[in-house]
Amino acid sequence: MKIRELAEITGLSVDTIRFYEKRGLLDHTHVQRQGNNYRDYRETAVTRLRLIRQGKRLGFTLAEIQQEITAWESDRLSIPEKVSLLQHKITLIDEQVAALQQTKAYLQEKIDWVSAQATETSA
Amino acid sequence: MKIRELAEITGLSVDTIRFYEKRGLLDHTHVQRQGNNYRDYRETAVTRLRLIRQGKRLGFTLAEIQQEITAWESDRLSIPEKVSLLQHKITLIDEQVAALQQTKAYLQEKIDWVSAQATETSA
DNA sequence: ATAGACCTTAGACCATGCTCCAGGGTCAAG
DNA sequence: CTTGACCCTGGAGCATGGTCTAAGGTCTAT
Repeated sequence: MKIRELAEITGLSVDTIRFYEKRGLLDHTHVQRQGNNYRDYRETAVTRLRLIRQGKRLGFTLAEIQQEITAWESDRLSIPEKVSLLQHKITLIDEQVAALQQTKAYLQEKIDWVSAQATETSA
Repeated sequence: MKIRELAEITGLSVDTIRFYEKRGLLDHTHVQRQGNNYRDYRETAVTRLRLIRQGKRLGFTLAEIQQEITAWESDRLSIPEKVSLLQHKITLIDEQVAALQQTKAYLQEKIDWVSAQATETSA
């Protein structure tokens, strides 16, 4: 598929996709060149871009994401190492969820407090 | 308290605190000036900085955080409006938690998959 | 064969959020 | 009365992550 289609599928801009490629986040396994020099994306590009988005959601920078992917694909990792790496990511998620829940509790308290004010005022 | 102490309490850098003040995220209700022109922070500054950090965690920009705070303190909001505003933030949190859980599920699946490979290899 | 939509590149430009620096003042200890 | 640790200001500089532009090539339909 061409770049515009990929952009539409992923919700990223055409510029962003090219930018990611410049940064080495997409390579020949995701893009080939057609005879006219147009980029031709495989399905793997969609997967990769989704992965990048998930990484960003976890708060990683593009550099960090790239590093993680490189490590992952390097074949220098044993299966237990890979599992441990993934488990660490899960831990990160759990921490973030916990932090969000804390903020949620804080907001809930604030709602209660504001609502209580309403009752006072009307009394 | 002086700026260094506030920095230590909040975990922010001295520069960052001054930067937030420049941006209008701290005002006279949080900082006063001593005779020597040193900033003198009240406890409210700690609260405010924590609020800013929570806002950032939810993905708001400093500009957005400032806008929210301004609106909140403007007295232009009725109590039901305030409650609704807070509830909206809770919704945002729930969405983010859901997204994180999805990523977690994805990682869990990947762990299972990688582990299965281990069994195959040894078989 | 011309319009309009798409593609290419290199590189400039931008917003955000700090971070650092120069040049200078304050303060407490010895 | 100097030293060292802290404080001030204004503004420059920086990393990140895009976003946009110029100048040009390609493709499709009419």
